[in-house]
Amino acid sequence: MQNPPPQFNQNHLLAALPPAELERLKSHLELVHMPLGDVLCESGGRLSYVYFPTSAIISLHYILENGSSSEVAGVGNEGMLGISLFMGGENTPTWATVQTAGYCYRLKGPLLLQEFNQGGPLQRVLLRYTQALITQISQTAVCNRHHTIEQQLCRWLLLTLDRLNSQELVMTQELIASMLGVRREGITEAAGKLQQAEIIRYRRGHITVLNRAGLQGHVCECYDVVKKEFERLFRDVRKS
Amino acid sequence: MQNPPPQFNQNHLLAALPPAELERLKSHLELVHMPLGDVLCESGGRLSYVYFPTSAIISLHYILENGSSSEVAGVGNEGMLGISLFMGGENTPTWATVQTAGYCYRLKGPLLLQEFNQGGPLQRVLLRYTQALITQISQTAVCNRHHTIEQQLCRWLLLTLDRLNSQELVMTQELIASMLGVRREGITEAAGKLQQAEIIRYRRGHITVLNRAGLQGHVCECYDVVKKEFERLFRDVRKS
DNA sequence: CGTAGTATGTACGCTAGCGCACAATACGGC
DNA sequence: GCCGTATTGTGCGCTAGCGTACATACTACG
Repeated sequence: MQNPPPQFNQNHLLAALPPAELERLKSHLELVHMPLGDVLCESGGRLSYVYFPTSAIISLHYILENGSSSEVAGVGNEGMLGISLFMGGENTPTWATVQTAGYCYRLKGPLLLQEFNQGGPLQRVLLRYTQALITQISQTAVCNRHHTIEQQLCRWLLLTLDRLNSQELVMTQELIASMLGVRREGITEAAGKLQQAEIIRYRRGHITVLNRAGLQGHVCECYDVVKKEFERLFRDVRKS
Repeated sequence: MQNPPPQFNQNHLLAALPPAELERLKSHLELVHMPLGDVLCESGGRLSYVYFPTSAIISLHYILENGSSSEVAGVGNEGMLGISLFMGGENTPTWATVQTAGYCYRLKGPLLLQEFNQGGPLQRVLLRYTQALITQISQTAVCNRHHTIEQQLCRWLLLTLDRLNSQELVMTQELIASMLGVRREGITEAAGKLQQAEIIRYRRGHITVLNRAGLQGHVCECYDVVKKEFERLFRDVRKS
């Protein structure tokens, strides 16, 4: 049922470390499976570990007083959960829940902090990632303001697709709606259009992308901005 | 016309540094006046300096392909402009323009980077600020999705007010609209309501806040979240 | 193989905010 | 003191998305 066991380098941040650095960390990196819906961190809660996803996807989101919610960013194999541990605040008002079940490597918080404070390549990688995350959150803010549900759905699907090896996401419309902070019916409608255009097919919690280029034709610019910024920052990190 | 000359400690980040550290930087900190509308950084552009506002306010915003725009965060005397210089990306897709004329201290980019890489108190302060900025951007994203123009206007006014000494903002409705990413008429309407409630008064580009508590009665929770997070992060930084 | 429960489809009235057009006002410069 | 321009006020019709309600259909599990 599960895919083959994950490798360290399936996480882009770990993969970006110099071999010697990674080698040093390996004995502390613990592989864990994260079930769908698991809450890793509530608003203001403290993380004991930082997580480097390989196949799992974690959603960073807010829950408002009136109960409505919105994702501000996702974290997959391109990133990590737990930046507040080295940024100094120890926690954030954000929730973190598992949006797609899968594996992560985790590292004890104090250990990460110690490594970060050495100021070596790990610090450089983590700070770059943090900047990329800021771009992602910013773009979410703008997208929320200016783009249609259909465009946002395409953005979200593409970003999620990029974090998976497969073309199929296990994901109900209800869940997508709560990520985007819109009504479930809004997703039904937008997804219906995409299905009619034979871009996706779905059945009860399984969405299959038939035509990735089609999604890119319906998406807003926000997807590209985020994508290119991640590429730029990690192209550079290898150089430096 | 201008207020008395700014002190270093009018910027909260500079004020949070240990005296010895600040003393060392002082000779490199250059006081500059920033006129309204000045563009400090375009999307992808590189900053030569980082800026620590004392009385100026800088807006971080995006401009979309279709010309519409949105602020993702503001930077006043509580913060700094130019985090990408030490985060490692050197630039961002964000624009930075002067939203309220006033003074900043600026520091040459390479010099800041050198200081940052010492790993001392300056690094700690800047990383904390970056985390607070992430919270601000995230909250903007959520607020854009879920709250009314009136609520957002109140949030924006309160945040701006906190960065000024005065109760009067020099600011057209057109400009506020482009910050929030809404129509100018939307601001006219929301501001009209606040004026009727005698919470604000305005005349051609000058908004005077008559009743701050009134604003707090109309604002959404987002203001408090951002405010408290800044307080928390800087309470801690003094301790550590 | 049947059924309970979850997931999706659809419909309808409602509201916030948009886009546009144009009127009315106030300020700054001469 | 007057005029031109920038700013604000107002009034449409329009659309996207909301809230609600309920119908349908899948699939997992007994």
